[in-house]
Amino acid sequence: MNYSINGNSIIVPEVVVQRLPHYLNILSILQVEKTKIVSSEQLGYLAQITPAQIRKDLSYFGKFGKQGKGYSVNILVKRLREILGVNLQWEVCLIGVGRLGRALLSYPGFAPEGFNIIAAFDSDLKQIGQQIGKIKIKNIVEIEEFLQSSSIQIAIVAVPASVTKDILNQLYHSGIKAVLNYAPFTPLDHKDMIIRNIDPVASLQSLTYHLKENN
Amino acid sequence: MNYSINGNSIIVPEVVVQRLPHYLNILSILQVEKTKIVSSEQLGYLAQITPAQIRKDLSYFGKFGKQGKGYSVNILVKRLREILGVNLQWEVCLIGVGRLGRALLSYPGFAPEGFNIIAAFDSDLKQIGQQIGKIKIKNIVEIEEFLQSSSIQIAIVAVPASVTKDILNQLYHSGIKAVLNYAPFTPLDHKDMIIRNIDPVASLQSLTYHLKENN
DNA sequence: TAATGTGAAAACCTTCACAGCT
DNA sequence: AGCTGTGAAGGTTTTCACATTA
Repeated sequence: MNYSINGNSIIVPEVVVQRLPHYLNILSILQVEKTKIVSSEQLGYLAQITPAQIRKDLSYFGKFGKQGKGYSVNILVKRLREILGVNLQWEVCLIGVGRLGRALLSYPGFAPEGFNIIAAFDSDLKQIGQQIGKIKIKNIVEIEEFLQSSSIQIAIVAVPASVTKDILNQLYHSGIKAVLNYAPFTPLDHKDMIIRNIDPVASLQSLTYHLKENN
Repeated sequence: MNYSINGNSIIVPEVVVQRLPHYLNILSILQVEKTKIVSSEQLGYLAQITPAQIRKDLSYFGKFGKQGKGYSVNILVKRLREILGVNLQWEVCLIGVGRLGRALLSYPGFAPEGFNIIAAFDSDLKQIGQQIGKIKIKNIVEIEEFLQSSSIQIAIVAVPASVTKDILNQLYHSGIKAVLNYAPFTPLDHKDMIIRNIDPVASLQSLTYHLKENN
C-alpha cells in the first residue's frame, strides 16, 4: 500500500501496517502512565519487536524521533493515529445478529477507538425489527439501498458459513470497501474490497500442530 | 517448527503451518461435494493462493499427489488432519465468562473440529458456581490445581485487558502450552507457550489505514 | 500428456552497523 | 554521548520453470 511523504509515494509492506496498531496500543498505555519519551529500545522491549524493526517500520512514514533522545510518546501516538486513520470516526454496519453478532453489538471496545456500529442487518424475520440498544435490526434485503444513502465503508460480518459468500458479494456491490469477517474463511478476490478474517478454529488448528507429539 | 519425514527433521516455516487450516477448510468443502481429485491449480483458485505456493507448502510434509493427476481430496484431508493434529480430540479450558466468554462457550464451531471446552474459570464471585450448559464456573484461584490433575494444554482467554498479563503468567506456570487470546495484545515471551491473538480492533485499525484518502 | 515436486531465482522482510543529528 | 534514520547485508518466503513420473 502507498504512503506519500512530500508527494513521494512509498510502498509500505502490509506486515508493517499490521504492526502499527500494536505499537499504538503500547504507546497509548505509556501515554496513560504519563511517559513522555520512549526509545526504540524500550518500545521494542514492550512490544517484543527488535528496536531496528521499529525504527525501520516508522521510517516508512517519516522521521518522528529525536536523535540522541528517542520518540515523544504524545507525538508518536498522534502521528500513528493519523497514519492509521484512527483519528477519525468510522461508521460501521453489522451483518448477522445471532449469538456472535449480538456479542459484537454490545462489545465495549469498538466505540472508544472510533468504530461505531450504527446499523445491523439480518435475514431472520424473528430478529428483524427488534431493538438492541440504540439499534433496530433491519432486513438484509434493504442493505443495498441503505448503504447507498450512507457513507459507511466498513462492515462486520457474523453470519453462518453457508451464506457468507453471498453476503460478501452483496456488500461488495453495495460499495463496502473493508470487511471484518467472523465467518469461516470465504476466499473471494474483489480487489478494492479488503477482508480481514477472524477464525478462531483456524487459529486453534495451527496451535495443535505445535502440540502434537510427533512433529 | 520441525516436521520429520522418515526420521529427517525439516523446518517448516510458521506461515506455512498457518495456511494449512485454510487448505483443510476448502478441501473439507470439496469432500462434502464429493469431489475426488483436485489439482493445485483448482485448489489455488479456491484458496486464492498460487498453485506453486500450495505445492511447495505441501512438499514440506511429503508427496501426496499423483503426477499428471492431482491430489486425492480424501487423502489430502486425512493427511492434513494428521499433520495439524486435528484428528485428535483436544480439551480446552476457558478463562473469563463475561459477555465474550459466554459467547465462546456456546459457540457451536469448536466441538465439531475436536475442541471441547470442558472447564471455565472466572474471578467474579457472582459468576462462580453458575452452571452454563454442562459447565460449572470455577474460581480462578483453583486453576493451577485443576490443571495439574488434567491433561489440558490449551486455554482460551477472554478476560479484561487489565488482568491479561497475570492470567497468562498463571497459565504458563500451570503448564498450559497454547493460548487463544481474545484480550488486547499482551506481549510476553514465554517460549514453550504459544499465543495466538485475536484482536478485532487492531484488525479494524489496519483496515482504516487503507480507507483513508491521503495515502 | 498433464500435473506434481523441487532446485534455483526473484521478491520480500528483517537485521546490521554506522553516519549523522541533537 | 546517545539514539535515530537508513543503505546494505543477510535471511526468509514466494515464484519460476522444468525434470520427473503416473
